[in-house]
Amino acid sequence: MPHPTHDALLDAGLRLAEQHGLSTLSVNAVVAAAEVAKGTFYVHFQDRTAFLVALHQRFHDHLKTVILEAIRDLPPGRQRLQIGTIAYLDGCLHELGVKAMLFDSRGEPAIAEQVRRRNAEFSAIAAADFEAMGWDHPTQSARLYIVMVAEAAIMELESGQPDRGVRNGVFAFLD
Amino acid sequence: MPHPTHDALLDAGLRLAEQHGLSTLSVNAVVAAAEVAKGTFYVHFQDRTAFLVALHQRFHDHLKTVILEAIRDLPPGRQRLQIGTIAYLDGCLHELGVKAMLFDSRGEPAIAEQVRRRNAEFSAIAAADFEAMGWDHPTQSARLYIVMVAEAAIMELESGQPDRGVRNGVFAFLD
DNA sequence: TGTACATCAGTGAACGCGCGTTCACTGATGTAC
DNA sequence: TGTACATCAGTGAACGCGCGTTCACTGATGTAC
Repeated sequence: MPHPTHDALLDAGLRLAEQHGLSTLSVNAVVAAAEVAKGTFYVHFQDRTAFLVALHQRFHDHLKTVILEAIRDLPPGRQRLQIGTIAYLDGCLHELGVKAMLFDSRGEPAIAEQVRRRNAEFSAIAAADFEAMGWDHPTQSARLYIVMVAEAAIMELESGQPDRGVRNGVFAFLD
Repeated sequence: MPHPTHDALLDAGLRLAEQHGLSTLSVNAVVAAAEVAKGTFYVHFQDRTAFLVALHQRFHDHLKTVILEAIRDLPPGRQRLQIGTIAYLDGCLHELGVKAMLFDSRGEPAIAEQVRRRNAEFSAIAAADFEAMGWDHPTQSARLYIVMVAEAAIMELESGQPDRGVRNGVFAFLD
């Protein structure tokens, strides 16, 4: 069950991550931004690590939903991969804290494992597409492709809108 | 001019980064590992940030040398790109702290800018190759390719030796 | 050769600081009778 | 309707801790005379 203060803390965390990255995301900063007392943080989260994990979870769950929605009913293959990629990139343009979640997160031991699992999930989906496309090393290619698309998301962030050069740059690797 | 204690501190830093990542790379840990007094650290480095930058610089300079050596006299194109890639992956297998430098480093504000520049350097080289190969978006493709190869380096670290599946997985994107 | 001084890497105790975390307490809301 | 009690999100001062950094000092080495 969602709780307003719980969500307010996550919202504040995401806003701060968007602006300053994960490394400055202290409990102090979060409670200040959410305008609650420090103790309130621990009413809703066991510790800082649990908060970071929840933040990442929320981010990932949303993207995953968007992608699965987009590729629903499509058979594995190049088209599904491209549509999933577009959904992912569009989704990133509409989310806060993308850079923090995709990059800074790797250096945070607290959520490094979560990130590994997230990438594995997306890789597993993409692997089916590479397999259907007849590639020789679908597992490896999928994992490499996923990080490429994550980088593409970062590149698009710089202008804040879909970037034809970036997207065609990604798809060129599939030909 | 190299100084033994200066190098000992960097060596210790690299060893620690290899084992535990950048986030636990405190001045305390470094001086303990190098078996010098805490004050000695500040004889050789202005502050922790300067140390991290020096660590990254050393890592990058070595890899860059190896790559430039390997592709010397080759004209831009697919072959040069592949040979440079192999040199990079082989180089990573022989360096310490690869994972720390390629991944954790993004979350460390201190060296994030340095990482940006390193990737830009490698991207510029690779862009000439994509250009020569006649790709439509050489700049974007190069940047995407660079992060893909960095991920491939991490994948190879898991087994500690060249991985045919990984390397062919990378090259498959060039066909 | 011996003495005085300069240099400078190295030392480690001490410092202030911000962090994550705790906990006794408050106060609003709901429930029992 | 009024009173007593339970619940629980919220509070914020206080805590210990490890961090990065400082600085007066040491001691070995080199130089001058």
